[in-house]
Amino acid sequence: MYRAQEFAKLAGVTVRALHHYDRMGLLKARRSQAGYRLYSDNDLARLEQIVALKFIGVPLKRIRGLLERKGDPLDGALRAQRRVLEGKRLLLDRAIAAIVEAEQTMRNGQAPETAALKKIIEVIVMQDNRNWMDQYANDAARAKIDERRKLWSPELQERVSRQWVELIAEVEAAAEHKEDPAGAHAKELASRWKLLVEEFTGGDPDVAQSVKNVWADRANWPEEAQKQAQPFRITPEVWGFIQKAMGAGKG
Amino acid sequence: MYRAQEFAKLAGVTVRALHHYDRMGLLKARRSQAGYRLYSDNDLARLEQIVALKFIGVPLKRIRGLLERKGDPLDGALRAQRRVLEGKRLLLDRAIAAIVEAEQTMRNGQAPETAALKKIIEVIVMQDNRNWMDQYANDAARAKIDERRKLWSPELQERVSRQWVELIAEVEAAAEHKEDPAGAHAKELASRWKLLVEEFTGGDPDVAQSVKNVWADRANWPEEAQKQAQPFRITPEVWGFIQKAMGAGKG
DNA sequence: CCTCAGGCCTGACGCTACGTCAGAGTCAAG
DNA sequence: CTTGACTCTGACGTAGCGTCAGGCCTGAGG
Repeated sequence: MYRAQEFAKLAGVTVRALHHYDRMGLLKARRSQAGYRLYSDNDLARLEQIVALKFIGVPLKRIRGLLERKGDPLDGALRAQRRVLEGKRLLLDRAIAAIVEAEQTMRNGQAPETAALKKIIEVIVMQDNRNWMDQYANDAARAKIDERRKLWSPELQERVSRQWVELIAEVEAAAEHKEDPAGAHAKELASRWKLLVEEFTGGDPDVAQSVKNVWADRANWPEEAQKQAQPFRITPEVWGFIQKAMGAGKG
Repeated sequence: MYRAQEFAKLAGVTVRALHHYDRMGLLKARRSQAGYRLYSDNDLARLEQIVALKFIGVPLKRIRGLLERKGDPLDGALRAQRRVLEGKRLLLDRAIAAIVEAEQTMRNGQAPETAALKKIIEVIVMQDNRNWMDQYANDAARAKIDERRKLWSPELQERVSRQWVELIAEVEAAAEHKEDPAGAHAKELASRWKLLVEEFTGGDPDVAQSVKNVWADRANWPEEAQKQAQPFRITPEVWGFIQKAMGAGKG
């Protein structure tokens, strides 16, 4: 039986954190007659698991669910969490790259401050155009896509990118208004979608399949993982609608 | 003159964000007779700067300060922010590495769940021992330190690491209790500090100087950057105290 | 002139994982 | 019995908005 401070030191957390976990039901303590929290070695084991999951960025509510084994398998959680972290890392790398560019701009130019800030914007937009779809493909497919995209002019890239954004917005609207996925408008959207995928993947069926797999997989991520992830461009609703529209178009 | 929604789309933010910036005085809008917010092209330029700085993770309050040029030079802010982000990236990488190890443990073992979580803890602790000081050294010094540390047994590493932690805690306490930096206790702390630095750097003065530079530099970071950074192990107070103690010991 | 959709406003609460008081009780040692 | 170290329970603060709720404004069509 440990008291709060002693126990907290054992696991490298603060007493206040223990209070927090206690109140939210993540790690409940026994109490002494005076109301002091008392912790056992079993509690220590649990706390260490909590710390481990917290370290990799799993939200406390989800940790509670995981540790209570309500059908939430750990391996899936780890995979999802890894994807979340990799998404964050991508953003971090972009931000750092943008800073580096801005710093160089400041060293070179003589109208430094505003120019440097503009440079950051520029880098963001550029990276966004260059990478905005990469997260949906696996390594092999990404390589092929990159290869292919080298052949495109910046203007073409820009145009295709904008077409995607518009199309996705339209599909989103259609899904939200509960349009008929077998209707004429849906069919038109589906065919535009197919065309863009072909253009994007160069008609390579392997690449197309890879992109499709990742989209479908991502649509099935647990909601909590999605919330932590970067802003979605292709939501499950969009994906579901377009799948139905394609199926309806074919069948 | 743009109204809220239109203006927000121009810069890729939400109307709610504009409200927020308005209220906190970061981007104040003119108002129509009906009380509607009205934005100009000048406002757009400012908003774009805000977005740029926000993208690289600068807190809004600091952005306000930077844009009002109260003696806050942009280049320093960029450097500081880059360090902050690099710190975060280090943590992210460690977390991802921990997940990868845990996943492998799950695939290999047959008592998977608890074993996997233990593995995460293990990786954390190991990385912490291996890296806990690396952040304070530059690349060249880091290489030398790494080289040298390969010669150490894990037990020795563990022992040295623990000695550092203890010593820093003692110095922190001494600084907090405002002990005399020229007193006997302070001198003893200073000599222990010197010994550990020598042990750690292998007596190489270049490495020692590099480590010292980084510590001193970091102690001078703006408070806001420090808050964003990882938990400090060597605080400015600790650093200041030990510097005084060493100076007092010599002079 | 009226209406109705869509845009706009101002509160005000919610979210994450605790930090940080404030006021008050508990425990062990001297 | 005092003192110092520890503990407890509220309750507010943090960053950057998201998300209602309740109500006003505007502009196109009838």
